[in-house]
Amino acid sequence: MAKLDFRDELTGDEKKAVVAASGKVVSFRAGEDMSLQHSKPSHSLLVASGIAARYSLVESGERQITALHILGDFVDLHAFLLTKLDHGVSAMTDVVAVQFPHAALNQITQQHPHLTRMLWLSTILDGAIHRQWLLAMGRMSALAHMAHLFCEQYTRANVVGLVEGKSFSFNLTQTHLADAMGLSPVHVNRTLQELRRRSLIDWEDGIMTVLDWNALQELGQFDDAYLDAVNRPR
Amino acid sequence: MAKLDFRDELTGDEKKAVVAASGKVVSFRAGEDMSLQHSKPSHSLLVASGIAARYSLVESGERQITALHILGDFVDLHAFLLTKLDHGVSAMTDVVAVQFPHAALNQITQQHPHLTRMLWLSTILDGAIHRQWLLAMGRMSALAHMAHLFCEQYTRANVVGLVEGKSFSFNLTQTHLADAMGLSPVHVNRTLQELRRRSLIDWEDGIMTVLDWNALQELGQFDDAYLDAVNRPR
DNA sequence: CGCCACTTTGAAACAGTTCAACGTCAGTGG
DNA sequence: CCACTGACGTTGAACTGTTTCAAAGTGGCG
Repeated sequence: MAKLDFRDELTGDEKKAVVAASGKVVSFRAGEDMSLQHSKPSHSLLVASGIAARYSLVESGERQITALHILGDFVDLHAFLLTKLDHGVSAMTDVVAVQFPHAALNQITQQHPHLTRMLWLSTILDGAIHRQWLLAMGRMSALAHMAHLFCEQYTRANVVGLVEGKSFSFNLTQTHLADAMGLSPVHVNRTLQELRRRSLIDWEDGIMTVLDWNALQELGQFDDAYLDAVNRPR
Repeated sequence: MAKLDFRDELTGDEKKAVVAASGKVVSFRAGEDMSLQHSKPSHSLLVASGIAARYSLVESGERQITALHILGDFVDLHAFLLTKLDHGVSAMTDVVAVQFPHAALNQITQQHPHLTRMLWLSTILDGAIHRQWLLAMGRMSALAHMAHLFCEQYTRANVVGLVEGKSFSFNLTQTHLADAMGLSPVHVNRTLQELRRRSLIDWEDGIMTVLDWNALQELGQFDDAYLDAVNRPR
């Protein structure tokens, strides 16, 4: 709720509508599928804890992760208007999520224009993140790409209060990271070593620590403007 | 209007609201910027003819195109809810576009829930296309990526009736294509030659002709489901 | 203890880049 | 009417970032 409230305050009525629209709380084990590609889920999932990923597969069996989601993110809000989900959703870590039945979301769009815009905004921000990933994959070296990704994850974790000191929980495997960046696990390993060698980050036991934010930001050409973390009327 | 109407029919009232929301018609020369990154436009642009691209720049000056837009596409509808545009918009060819003032779009969200959902859907489809591009960039060879891109462009052109026979207007330079695919112009040239050598496509004078759709689709692992070209209540 | 998932390492191979040159064609101006 | 220019496409050769393959190291857990 704090997250939804973040970019423009919701009225009491709107908050009640959100709570009323929420359904069951569901848990997933690390590695478990949360939604299947080409399915038509009857609800969308809001992450309450853990890390979830959207992914697609290629014929050879390789996987591309197209988004990572943490506390407060709707993983597949867009499924509400789509005929079929265009990607799978998988739990990277153990995940707890809240279901929002599509009928209830539809109800919100009928009755709460401002709240609807805020939900719409959340899918628009997903799009902005996709574009940043495209830029990083297409025109950045593996090293810069990784720096950018870590800056993004740090910033997003920070928005929802998941950063403590300079650290946040980032409990993925290097193979997951490879799938997110479109690289091989081997090269991810070597790139990671380079970031560690330069003392930009530390990543142990699922805890990512940013040792030198300025250097990391510069290396990854990271500008947080696209995350639009600004509170204003919308 | 036909495009907006395509995935779920609009009522007469809704169509009137769209027409009422439209503003000036504006023209751009090939190469001209239509919107600047980091600006806050007061209106969004709907393409009426030509090809527009969203792009971002990297420090070295290289460009990544993150989306291509043709007739019926909103290029930057999302700008309506964002504080700043996270990308630039450039005219690839001569472009004619219609402005939709953000105040008018806001008005639509207040009064027309169903129409709002249809506009929301159009930004969601942009997201689905972004994800497909991520998959292609991350996990496909240049050849498969290019095949995929051409399948997508063909299908989207077809939806808005821009395909004649097996051909559609695709008046970009190879350098534009390189910017869209995250490759060097030289490699785009060679990849293109390979597609021509295999007689999958022909591309001359800005006209793209798909000579062997099945082979192209298979090579690019293209499945049009993500474009969600289905008419149903939403 | 042994297994399994994950990380790390080395060496060879490769897809795609870079650089530099040349070709082609349309537009422009003398 | 021709020479000049500039944008775009094509080619060749050397180079490099990343992949692939294979093996070994590490650590948690039943």
